[in-house]
Amino acid sequence: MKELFEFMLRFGNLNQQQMDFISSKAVEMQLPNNAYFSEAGKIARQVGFVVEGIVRVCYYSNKGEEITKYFIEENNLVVDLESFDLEICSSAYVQAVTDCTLIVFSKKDWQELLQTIVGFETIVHKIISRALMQKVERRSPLVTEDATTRYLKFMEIYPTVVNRIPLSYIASYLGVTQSSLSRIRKNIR
Amino acid sequence: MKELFEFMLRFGNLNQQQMDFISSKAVEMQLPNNAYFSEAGKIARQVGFVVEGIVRVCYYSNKGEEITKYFIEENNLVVDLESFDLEICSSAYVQAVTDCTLIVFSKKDWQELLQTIVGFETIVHKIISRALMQKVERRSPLVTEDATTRYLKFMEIYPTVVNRIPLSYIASYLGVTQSSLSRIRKNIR
DNA sequence: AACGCTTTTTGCCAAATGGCAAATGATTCT
DNA sequence: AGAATCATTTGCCATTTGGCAAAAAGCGTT
Repeated sequence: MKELFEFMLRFGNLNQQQMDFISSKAVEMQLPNNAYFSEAGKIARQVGFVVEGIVRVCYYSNKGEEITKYFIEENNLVVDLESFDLEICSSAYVQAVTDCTLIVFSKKDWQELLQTIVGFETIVHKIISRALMQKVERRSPLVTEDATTRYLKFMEIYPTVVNRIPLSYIASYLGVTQSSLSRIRKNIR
Repeated sequence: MKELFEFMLRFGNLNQQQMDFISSKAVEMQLPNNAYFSEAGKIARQVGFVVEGIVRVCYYSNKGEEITKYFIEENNLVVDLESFDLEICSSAYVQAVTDCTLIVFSKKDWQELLQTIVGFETIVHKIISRALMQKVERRSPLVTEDATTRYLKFMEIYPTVVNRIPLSYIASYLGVTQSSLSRIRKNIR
């Protein structure tokens, strides 16, 4: 829990009573490697916080290729926003790519927190906006570059991720085949 | 102004008095083709709403290539969020790519609106989250695909933009050279 | 150590895209 | 209309990347 509050307090203030209330709704959860946190075709009903491990959001193209939209590292919220907010079916999978420890809140509890704790909505919005901006900032530089540059930038953008997950996931994030990425890695060192 | 309120009311409620207050702070502004709304190296101090025209956000790579991060069409807010919120220098240019009509608010007025109008903060956050999600959704499918598919997807994603702006801007968004995009266009029809 | 399974690397060739420069087309200004 | 400027198209060739299949390496289990 400590990590969660350290994280939240960077975006606004919470007193002890408020934190206790949040704690009372929080559930710690182990998500083993490859397990899904939420799935395409279902409606997201949980908000999570990654305490330990890495999660990715991915989907499948019409050619059956697996495409990784982005990774979520330690100390970030994980929630399929569109599905969660609008209660529509998701088109993406949220999957653990290492063994993970999460703190999760049910939708009902989360909404209660939002309504009860003054300023919590603002904190959450700041967190979400920042995360979304970060996703845009991480994606945009990749489209224009060739595969090698994309990989180099990936290493800068996700330094804590590169060496903890299989090459195939990185390839599916960068839009490069595994083979090409393997060759690129070889050429770099 | 009508368009602005139609837009805002899709995200929450505002009574007449509140709308009048918003109107009192709004300034209509013409932004001719190619003019900048905000610039790299400066701090964004305005929030805009695109009434008519198309705006893009772009920056320059270390090789001097111009890279378009995204386009903003009619009936959307335009604001360099990171710079505006955190008061740090922006790294991007926000530029008109057609003649534009905007409604703008100064930072001071905007903050006054946020503090005074109950529920306005929530509306604004919803608008911004939606816009950011849209940017992510529009970008992700592009990385993985070949250039032709990217262009086809671009036409789906930005149907109202394709035929109103120069090919070079689209190329710089898709990460393709002008020449290649020109050939792609030829092959499609 | 040996086996099965998954991930990564490699080779070969084809296809896609970039770089550069010139040609063509469009637009604006005089 | 003609000149100047800018945007788009095209040709030619080099480079990058993909597709496919096989080999090698890594890992956990017995």
